[in-house]
Amino acid sequence: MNNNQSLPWDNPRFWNWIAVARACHVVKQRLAKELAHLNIKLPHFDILANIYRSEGISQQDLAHKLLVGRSNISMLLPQIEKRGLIERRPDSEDKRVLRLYLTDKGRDIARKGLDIEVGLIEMSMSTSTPEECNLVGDVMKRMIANMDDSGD
Amino acid sequence: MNNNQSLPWDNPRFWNWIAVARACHVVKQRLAKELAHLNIKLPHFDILANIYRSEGISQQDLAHKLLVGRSNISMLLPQIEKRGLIERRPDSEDKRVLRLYLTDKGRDIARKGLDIEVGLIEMSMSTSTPEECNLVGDVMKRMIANMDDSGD
DNA sequence: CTAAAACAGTTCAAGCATGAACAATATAGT
DNA sequence: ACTATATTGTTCATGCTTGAACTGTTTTAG
Repeated sequence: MNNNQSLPWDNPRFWNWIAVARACHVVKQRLAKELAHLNIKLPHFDILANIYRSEGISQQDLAHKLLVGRSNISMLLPQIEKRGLIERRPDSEDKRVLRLYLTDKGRDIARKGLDIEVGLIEMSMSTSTPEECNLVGDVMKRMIANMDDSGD
Repeated sequence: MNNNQSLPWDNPRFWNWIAVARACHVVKQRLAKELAHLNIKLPHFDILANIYRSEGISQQDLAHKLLVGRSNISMLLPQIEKRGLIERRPDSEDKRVLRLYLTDKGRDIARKGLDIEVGLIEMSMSTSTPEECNLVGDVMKRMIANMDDSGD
């Protein structure tokens, strides 16, 4: 029987990855809770934050950055637009694309939300040195590259 | 104006965390795609894998391990049960709790799915040394601890 | 012993995310 | 110019996830 040759419970890489997934989950839940004070949901905030960084981005590119489908963006944007946080303006050269801009109100929420997010990250990473954090980032980028290469 | 004193774009910890979140997202999407070959969805597999490791676990404890609400488990389990992958048996001492067990069919899928997951993790982490991976795990565990301590 | 509190599991309504099918526009190849 | 192909955004049905309200059981306190 192949009963325990490859049991993941003995595999350090497996447990290290589980720790990554759990940390990710916990941080997201906590961020969502703190963003409630700004009266904004996490998915909406992610969109605002990305437009804040890349004003005039198209919906397609936004979806790509957030790693979600276009349909997702297409369903969330009208809600944010109705709240007066963003504007959608058609591209002058390509009538297919809509470009996204923040209103002053949207920019304010994006900025405050980012302050919360950065505060959370710095707090949780405060017990690790900058070198350690950079190494974590490097390993993650390598993982993403390895996933892109093979199979997809 | 407070226009750029605390802009996250200049904060290394911020970008390192974004890399973590993206890696997490990518691995999950990829795992879901590969699990499709076993005809099982990621949320269902997560449950099977945890019962596989802790046969006889209660729904409460399972929810806690997976970092999800009890209602979530409560809605997914009947589906998996109907497919004949698990059994729910009442605890003999406490009539409130249901204990979860895999059927042979469920155990088979759990094992094959875990093989896929471990393969994916090892592949994506293959370009990092075991020491680097362990450091990543340590930093993540510290982050989780820091989140638990404060504020929640 | 009994009332109050805590706990395990369920149900429900709401919101997020996905992929497939679709409309409108742009690009290429002939 | 003209057809075929690709691209952008939308819509729809489906499924996951959540939090609140609910049932039934156990524990705790008076």
